[in-house]
Amino acid sequence: MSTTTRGRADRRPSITDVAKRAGVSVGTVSNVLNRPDQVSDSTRDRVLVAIEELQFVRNASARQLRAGTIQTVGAIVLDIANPFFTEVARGVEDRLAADEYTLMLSSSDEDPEREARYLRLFEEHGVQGVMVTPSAGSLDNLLALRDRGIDVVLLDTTSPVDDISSVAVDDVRGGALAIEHLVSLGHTRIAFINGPLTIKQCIDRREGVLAALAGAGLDPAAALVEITIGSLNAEGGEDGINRLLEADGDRPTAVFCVNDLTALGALRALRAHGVAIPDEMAVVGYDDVVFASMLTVPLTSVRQPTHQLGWTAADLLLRQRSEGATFQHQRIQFQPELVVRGSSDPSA
Amino acid sequence: MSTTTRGRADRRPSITDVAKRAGVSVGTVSNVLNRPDQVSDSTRDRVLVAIEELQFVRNASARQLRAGTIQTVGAIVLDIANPFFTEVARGVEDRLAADEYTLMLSSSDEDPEREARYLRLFEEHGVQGVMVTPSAGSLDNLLALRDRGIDVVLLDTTSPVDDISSVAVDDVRGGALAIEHLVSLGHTRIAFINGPLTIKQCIDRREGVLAALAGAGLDPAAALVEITIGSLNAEGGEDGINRLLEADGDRPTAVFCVNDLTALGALRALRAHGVAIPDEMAVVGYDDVVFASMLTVPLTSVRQPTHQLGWTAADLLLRQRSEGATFQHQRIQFQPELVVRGSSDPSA
DNA sequence: TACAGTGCGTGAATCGTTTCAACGTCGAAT
DNA sequence: ATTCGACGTTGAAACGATTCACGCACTGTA
Repeated sequence: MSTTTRGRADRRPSITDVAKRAGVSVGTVSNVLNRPDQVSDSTRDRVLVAIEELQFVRNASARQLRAGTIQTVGAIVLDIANPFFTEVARGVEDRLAADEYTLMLSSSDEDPEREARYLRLFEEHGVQGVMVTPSAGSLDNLLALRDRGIDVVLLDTTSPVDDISSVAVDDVRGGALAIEHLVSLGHTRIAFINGPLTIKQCIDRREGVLAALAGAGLDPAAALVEITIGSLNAEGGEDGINRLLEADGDRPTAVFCVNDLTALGALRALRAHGVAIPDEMAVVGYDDVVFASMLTVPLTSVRQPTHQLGWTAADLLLRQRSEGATFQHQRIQFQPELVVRGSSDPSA
Repeated sequence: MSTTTRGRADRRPSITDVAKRAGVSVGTVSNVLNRPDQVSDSTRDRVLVAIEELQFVRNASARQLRAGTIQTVGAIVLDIANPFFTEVARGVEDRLAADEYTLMLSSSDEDPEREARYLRLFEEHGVQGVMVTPSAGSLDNLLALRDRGIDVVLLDTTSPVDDISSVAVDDVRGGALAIEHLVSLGHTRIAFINGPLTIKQCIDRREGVLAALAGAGLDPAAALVEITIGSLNAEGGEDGINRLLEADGDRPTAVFCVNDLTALGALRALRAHGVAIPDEMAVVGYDDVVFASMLTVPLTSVRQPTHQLGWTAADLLLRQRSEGATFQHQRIQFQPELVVRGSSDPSA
């Protein structure tokens, strides 16, 4: 008994099954699939009928094994739930689509181990390149990857080495913008809710913070309260504020949060504690995500060109691939922009 | 000349290269990789050294080709930039991790063609199952997939057929909750900014809307202004409000948006037009995403158990796989919950 | 001394696709 | 009548890992 529909238990049909059914060789089936114009009409039709009848679907593993490579690149971002990164990813996809590449997207959740695991997974699958927002200080993994022939572009962080390209936004400047703004409003004691200093963005924004304080003639020891949180999201922000308000000593009059999700949590915690914004506590975030302007107290934030960031990183990666040895590694850096709103400036 | 580091141009080392270098057979290398205890210490060490020296990385395609299957399932959601779906995905991942499955996540962007493309991609890669939030009315693709031995679970939509499981939230009830609330506040002319009726959630919430109106003795023809937008995001919401305000006739006093992203855009547009919320226009959203409570005007919304939704869908898929033919398909449905805030009720 | 048992290691077959040299056929050109 | 190229098709090799029946060497026992 044989019917055109298969039961679940059957193994999925291969090109050989199709060839048998159509009465041709496997090479011909492959030609129908890949070079249809080199096959006569009648043969092609017979093969297509067989494909339809058997519900044949190509086996990607076999194709890749033979081809040795796939038109795919991987990307690892810090937090896929952060709108900043989804916007960046959209930019990446848009550039990749133009060259018919596909994207494997993962989130390291700021965990270097997860990052390493995904890198290995990508490599085992034979991606041509990766875009990474590193979650750890060390680039060893990435350098090794590059040495094994997989192109690497750093995403949203400036490359510390000459032979790996990067696309970033000037985080030092961004951090400084936030603090300069707060200082100009008269704040002289400012909290900085920051992530772990293994993350480059956190290091850089902090450097900008310190530079801006120094530029204003303020002593960080007195003017700055640093709070380090575990993850750069709303929970982290709430945690940061709770610790800030519990602490002894002079309470700061302003807080700069390392990103908008963190600021969102901070705002929530501040409200829960009945702290008036911006009168008792000014708040500045970072990223200017889609909802920043729509909050109870519209959030002052540092805006970054997200889509362009992702697009450019993908562009660099693809060009690096196509240009080969002649490619010049580069560090592209965009400039951030401060958007002042009510969470810091009542008159805004 | 031979060194331990390879130039970029070299082909990546295979298990055969490792075997040669270690002076053993390929079978032994495979044993070291997969059954290390069946190999003598000295041989194992030699192989491990060779692996290290050559920087050998397994070829996933070859493994899969031989194994025939991978511990992977795919998921396709409507919009990966929507916090609702990232929370659902997190739930999926958490359940999959327990069984050491990995997730391939994609966004159809509500485009049936994209959805079909990803389904095919998943199938070619040999995933064991897929979770899908369908973007089109037809389930033909999914039924065919199921017939080819790939398990299917519908995500965030109730299955219309008996032989495909689904995990959903009662969208009819959710839509009704929103309207009952608005009616109880005295609104008798209500706008409904909804997505295309190819999307099940849109159909169901609309059905709830109509049921609630009927239940309140209101004639939809007079009480309801329906506006259909192209995509369920902030841009769609802005567009919806712009069209609503431009329209002739009685302006509604309330608007129900099909989700919170849409509501966010609606709020933005309303503010731009200087419409007071909730006095001139009450607003209700859907999903209760993380920032809903933190908006300028805190958003009344219909809350859903996101994490649980994803977790349960993955659980159903894995159980379906392990239980085989004895598995009973089921339609799991959670109940939504209305969260009243200032965007609809000034006293909230 | 022979034999069974055990522990390690071997090497060929296998998965499904792509590629390519080679082949047969036919019509056109010489 | 022969040669030639074009066209369509074939069939085997190759990709890299896994598996498994088998072989070899050694130990302990009869």
